[in-house]
Amino acid sequence: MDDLAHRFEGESVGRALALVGERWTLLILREAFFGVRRYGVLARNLGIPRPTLSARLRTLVDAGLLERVLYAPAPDRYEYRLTDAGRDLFGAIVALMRWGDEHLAGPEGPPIVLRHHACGEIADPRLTCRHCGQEIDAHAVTPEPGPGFRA
Amino acid sequence: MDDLAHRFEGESVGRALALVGERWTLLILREAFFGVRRYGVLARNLGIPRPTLSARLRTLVDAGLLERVLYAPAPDRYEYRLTDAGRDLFGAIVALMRWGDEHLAGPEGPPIVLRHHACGEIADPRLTCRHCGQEIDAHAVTPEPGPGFRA
DNA sequence: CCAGATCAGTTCAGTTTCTGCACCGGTACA
DNA sequence: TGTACCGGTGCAGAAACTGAACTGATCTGG
Repeated sequence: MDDLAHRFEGESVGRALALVGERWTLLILREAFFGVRRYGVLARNLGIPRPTLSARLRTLVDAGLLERVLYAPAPDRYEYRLTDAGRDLFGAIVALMRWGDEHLAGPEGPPIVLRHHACGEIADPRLTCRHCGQEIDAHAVTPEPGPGFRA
Repeated sequence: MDDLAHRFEGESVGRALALVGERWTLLILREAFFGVRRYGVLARNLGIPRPTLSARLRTLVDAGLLERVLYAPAPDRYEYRLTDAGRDLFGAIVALMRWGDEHLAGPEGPPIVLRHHACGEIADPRLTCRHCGQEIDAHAVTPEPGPGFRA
């Protein structure tokens, strides 16, 4: 079992977690999901040191999650927009948000909720299986080697 | 909109992301989900520096995601087990795994897959809404202030 | 009875990374 | 002419990370 887990190393998940496990990265992406695109607004909202923000934005652009877009010329002004790859991370961030709301929130409840267009309700997200529609949690599933498994 | 996002600061999500955004944290939890409990095995599987591992385990225990359990006396030997709160993070990690498989994996496909007990298939996870069952993604949802919103 | 192996950690010194703060260059506005 | 805006950089000190060796207590094989 631990040998199985061990093969993950350096693989897709490892790389995903290496990207995402960089303190400010997910916070920046969260802002992006809420529509923030500008350097200055990111710096102000997050309270992140500006050189750190510059560094993170660069790695996110290099990784293809954000793109740096000229939005005004002379002097050239750039903003940062989510790419499709970046937008696909939304689910993971929402899952994290939900966990935080459940386990770390104050008594008042979550500071922000998500209105779901499909039903008009406040979204109550859970992970389900596309095949059977049943929930996926730690007990409902067993890991096994996939096609990209290396011996 | 950016003001809305801004209130998140220091809130549940912020804290969740601060915890999780610590390079090795999610990797350690991933191992834990696959059944790894021992210090030595974690160190070997992840290739994490041992002092770093010690530090991370301590913060995870302090945060209530793992518990340090005596499994053999004289000399006292401890292992690390997921708490319920830790187990609840499984969904978020799976979502991240899936994103990594989709955007960062090699051509062979994911190195590890999850067999879903409910249907016997390889789990194909997606985020859905408990109210309507429809998918939740960046386009399907709009953030708004929740009960814990602070002015 | 002794040499190794196990195992959860710690110590230490060196390197990398982060942080805070000031600052730049170019423009628009008053 | 002075100030505010805006994306971004430079620098020095603080904090975190890293690798390699080491600890202390026990068990195992010869």
